Amino acid sequence: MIAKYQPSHFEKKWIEVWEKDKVYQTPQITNKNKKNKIYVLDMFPYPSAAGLHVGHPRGYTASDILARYYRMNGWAVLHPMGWDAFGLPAENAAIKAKKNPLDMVPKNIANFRRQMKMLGFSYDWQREFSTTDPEYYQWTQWLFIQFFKMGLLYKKNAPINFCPFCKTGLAEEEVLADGTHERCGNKITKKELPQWIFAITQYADKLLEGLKGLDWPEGILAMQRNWIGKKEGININYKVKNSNEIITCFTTRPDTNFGATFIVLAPEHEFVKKIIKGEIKSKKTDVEKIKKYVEEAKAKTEIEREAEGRKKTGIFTGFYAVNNLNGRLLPVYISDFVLMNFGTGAVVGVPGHDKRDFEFAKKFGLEVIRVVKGKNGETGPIAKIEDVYEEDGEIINSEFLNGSKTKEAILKIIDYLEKKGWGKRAVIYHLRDWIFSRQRYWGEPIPMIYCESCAKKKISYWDTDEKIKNLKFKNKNLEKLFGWFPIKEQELPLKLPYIKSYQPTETGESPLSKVASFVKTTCPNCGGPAKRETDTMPNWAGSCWYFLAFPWWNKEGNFRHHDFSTASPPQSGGFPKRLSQNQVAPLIENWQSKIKNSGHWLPVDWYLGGAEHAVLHLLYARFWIKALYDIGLINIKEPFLRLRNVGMVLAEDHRKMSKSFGNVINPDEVVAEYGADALRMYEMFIAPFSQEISWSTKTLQGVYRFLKRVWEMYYKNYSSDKAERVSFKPSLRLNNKTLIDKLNKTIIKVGKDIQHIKMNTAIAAMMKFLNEWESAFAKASADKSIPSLSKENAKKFLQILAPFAPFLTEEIWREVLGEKTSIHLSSWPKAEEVEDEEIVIPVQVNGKLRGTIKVERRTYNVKREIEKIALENEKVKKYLQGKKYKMIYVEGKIVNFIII
RNA sequence: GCCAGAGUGGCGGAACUGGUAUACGCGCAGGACUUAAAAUCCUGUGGUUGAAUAAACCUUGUGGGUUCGAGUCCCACCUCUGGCACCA
Repeated sequence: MIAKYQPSHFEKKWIEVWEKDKVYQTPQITNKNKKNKIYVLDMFPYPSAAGLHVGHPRGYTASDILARYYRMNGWAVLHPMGWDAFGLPAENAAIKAKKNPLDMVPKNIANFRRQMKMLGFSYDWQREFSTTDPEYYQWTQWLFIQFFKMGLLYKKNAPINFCPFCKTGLAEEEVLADGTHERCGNKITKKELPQWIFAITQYADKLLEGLKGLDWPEGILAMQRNWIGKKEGININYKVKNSNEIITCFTTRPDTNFGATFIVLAPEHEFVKKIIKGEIKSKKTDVEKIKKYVEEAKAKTEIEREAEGRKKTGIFTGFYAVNNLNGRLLPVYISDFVLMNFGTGAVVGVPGHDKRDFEFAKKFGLEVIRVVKGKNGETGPIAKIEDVYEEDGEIINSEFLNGSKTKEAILKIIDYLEKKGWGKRAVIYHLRDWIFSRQRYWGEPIPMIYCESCAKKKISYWDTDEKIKNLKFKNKNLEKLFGWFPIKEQELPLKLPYIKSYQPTETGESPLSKVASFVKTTCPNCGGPAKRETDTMPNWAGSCWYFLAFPWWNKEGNFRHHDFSTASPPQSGGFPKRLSQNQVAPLIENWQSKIKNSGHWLPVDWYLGGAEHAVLHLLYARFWIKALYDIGLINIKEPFLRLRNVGMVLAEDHRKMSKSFGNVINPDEVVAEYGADALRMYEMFIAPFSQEISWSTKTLQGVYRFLKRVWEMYYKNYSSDKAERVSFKPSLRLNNKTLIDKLNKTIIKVGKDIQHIKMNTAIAAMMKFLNEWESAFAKASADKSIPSLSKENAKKFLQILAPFAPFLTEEIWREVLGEKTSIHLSSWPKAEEVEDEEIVIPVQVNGKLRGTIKVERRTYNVKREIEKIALENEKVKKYLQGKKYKMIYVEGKIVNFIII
């Protein structure tokens, strides 16, 4: 009988053969054939101790099918894999396991790599790296230095989450929604620490503009747009009575400004600070009460502020500001609903046309004025919150604006205010600058040195570097950077020292600050004693540019810009001794030659991964690329041309897979039972790629049955072993024409579907074809008629299945069909779209289907002929008998008789 | 509240620029093989009425509209999922 389909008998064998024969090696390409390149990239994983989740292979299989499809179609394909291994989860897992992440991470990576090979992914493993490899992160650090030099980084105090009970700094992810620490359950607080901050807001406009040319899911584009949140409006200045102060408020609705009745400041506002310091005062000011209110507001976490149900609290400053438009005096309040880091930290209250302002006005007994007609033309007073009208409308009670519609009135008043010098057009963004420091061990050390003596002399880096003449961006925070210098590039990589105690510290500072041998250094400028920065980079850093490295990366060497073996072994601090300047080529030249030699792979053509990275990772990576473009280190403006999101894989019970629920599916076990091909195809078949799915073992079994039937079909038809083959008379070994037509259609359909990542329908089409092939075969065996397919045609079906099921198809290709080279190096079969000679056209009467007719190709376009054939249909005849009708015919599509 | 996505058989889902709704898979029912079970194969399978493989009607979250014709386009609404949220 036929040999049984047992994937475990041959899958391992092919993994080894493919590796030995370098089947998936990236081809060399030159500038000449770069048009035929395709760069297929997965969002690289975070290698956790648990190993691959069954969700991972869903995205990786789709990208693998794409890569294999393009390879078979003659494209030069780059399809690499690496590891995003710095960051919090590894550090926390290591703390829990009482191990150093430096020891743990390589083990996790080894397991991930083994599982990926097991699943037959066609990565070029020659290009593998981890963001934690010093050979890689020396570049991450070098790029940081370039960004510093161009003025994109500054240092500023910013609050971090801190758990007073555990005495440790926390990341956002470790704080639960109720403001407690996920591990100990205590309330967290904020702690101010100096942090490196990326001026990403300088790129807000470019990041917004760049979205226009991208082939990304509409939803992700919208989320990025909203995240950047560009708003155009005006900053209006209000003079404060009995003082020399001016308060500036940003607004997008200056058309309602005649209805302004108060002003509210954020507790952190400069004006408030002056009051507390006693620099300004009025008779009505109660400094003690204000102090108390501000302190309470600051003590509250954002989460607590929300928990209070948004009840408006606030306090009067004792001051009034003047609205230049009508001379009205606006009492100035302080309230915590106004945020210092949005707009100007001051809001002008228009309670008639803003619900939040209305609530505040009611609470403090402030006047409410209507300046826009309501939806139904209401002009009366606004007494209830339901009356507050926030939409556009016709302006009233506003002197020269009366009668104008909102849009027109906005332009009018902005021009007016600017002309009078009372305001200035302004654009603000929701996007904030990016806090880049982490007070954690497991990240790239930030390659900066602080020299107190240079700082005292007010020397900044830019005073010391002759080459930096034309700074593209004026660094507004220069005074904060006196005494800060990047390390000399011969010192790169600045290695993360191997230390025993790497847990977060009681002070909230980085654990590296406790390592004296790391901290102590000399100033690159004056040579005196200096201190290293001890913060590390966030886990985003490594993923911001990894796709630039794959094109040039080669595990076997030729990567390092200098030979570390010539340097002294790591000192206790774990970083190499300085090399003298003439030992090493400058990194900039090294970088430029790498980009020159491999840059034609860029940008990434296909980028596949989860939608959870909709904003952060994708925005940060785009930002780095735009900045690198601006300083000439790269010649692309966007990193990822096409983005597609893979849906989550839930457990069979529709919950997330979790050890505590006991519903985790382990890919190793699935492969052991059903084989890698079945797992791959199952994950592609179950639903559209971007959709969330729940695991279904039944569906997996259905796919397994399909693969088994493929296996048997080839043995029955083409096995060299006569006992396994069903024999036909030689005279009958002809092709079945209708079956070949169907095969050709299937080839075309599968090719198209792959390019649109519609793997589920591609598989359905192949299943359908197998059904047809089987019944043709069964019929032929029974009545000795024309058997199914010639070997040549049968090969084609195997080839289109190959990207989906690489193991099974290779086994049949070589062992049954006797081919000498891998099916994965063969060319995608050619198929021409054949038009059927006969076509079935549905016939409707009054829009209801009453029958179908068969029409020959040559009569498609003869309406009269169609009508004749349609009327021969018994059922159609019945409905039309003795009736007057009008006929609609859409060529080759449908006939519709309308009874008049 | 705002932004985005989605509602189709018993279930996962299919349907090109509006043109035979329910492809493919699962499940279920009946049958074959078997001492029996599993596996495998064959047949059937949206709903209602019906003896029917006769016929008719209904059916893509709900209610309207456009059209010869709507799962697909337009308007209003409901539900679910994800993200953001006192954003001036």
